[in-house]
Amino acid sequence: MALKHSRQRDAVYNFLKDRKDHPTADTIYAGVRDEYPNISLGTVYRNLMVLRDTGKIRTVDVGDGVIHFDADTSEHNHFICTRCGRVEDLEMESIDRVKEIAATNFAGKITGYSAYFYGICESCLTEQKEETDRLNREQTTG
Amino acid sequence: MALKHSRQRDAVYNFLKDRKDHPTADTIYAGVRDEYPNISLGTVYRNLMVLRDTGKIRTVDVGDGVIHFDADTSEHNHFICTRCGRVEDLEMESIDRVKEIAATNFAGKITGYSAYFYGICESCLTEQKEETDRLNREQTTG
DNA sequence: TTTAATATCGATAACCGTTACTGTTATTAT
DNA sequence: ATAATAACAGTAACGGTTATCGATATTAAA
Repeated sequence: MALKHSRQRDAVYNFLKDRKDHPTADTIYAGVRDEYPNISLGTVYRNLMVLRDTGKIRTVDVGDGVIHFDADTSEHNHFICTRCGRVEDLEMESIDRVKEIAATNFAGKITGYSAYFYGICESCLTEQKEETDRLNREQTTG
Repeated sequence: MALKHSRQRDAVYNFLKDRKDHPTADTIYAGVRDEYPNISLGTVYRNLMVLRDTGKIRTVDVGDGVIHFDADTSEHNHFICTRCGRVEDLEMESIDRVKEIAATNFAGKITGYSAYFYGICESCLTEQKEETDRLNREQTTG
């Protein structure tokens, strides 16, 4: 089953490769339809899996029940905002140190890991602050 | 919607509370049916979610497409064997250190994290070794 | 440059874990 | 005891993902 070239697969990859958010299959499907209006959702899924299996992209499971996709296959972690659901890259120094720490006192062999950090993203923090300020103003003036 | 006591909910929790593997709803359903043959899968799911929402148990998403459940709500990480799918607890010293490292250079607010370590578990390592030894024997004697 | 082989396509049905609905039963408070 | 209602068993619906199928496009060979 040697791979053949396909324009649709290129389109899926090209859509993903410049993105820093981590879209789901649905978003990718909608995006690629701009260029290929007749592409089917199944084709998008199939090619995403092929791209993953060939190491071109990676899947990111953030625990919200849907698969996210990421063209950045380098070793990095993710941050998930519990307020807006946004998934951001999280650059982290001494990423190898974590593996070392985990390997201590473990009898098996650790080949990789993925960490998901949860919290409130910068823009949601700003929104929250603005909301608080507004309520404070209303309370003092009203 | 004040909670009422239910024997089925107790049974679900009791099944889970002494386990160190991290069973899925299916396994829990099968297990509880020993005691309550007429319990329905929906009841199991409903009570698992109630138990989670009340902080009695936690859900563990290891990326295999199904939800795992864990009665150990303390802060700890998990190891997933990529060979047999087993999910084990992974005790890890300086677990807070990881959060500190991640918080560096991040503008948002990190409230928690979960890390999943992948590799080959101890028993699979043993099996692999036995398999290798067997093949070596066959090669030298055949 | 035809021809043959087959990977990929679009369309859609099937799959499967999970959730929601419904009439009935069990638990709790009065 | 009785009333109020949370939880139940059973089952249908839901939604993301995967598999199937005949048609089409890509690649290699003639």
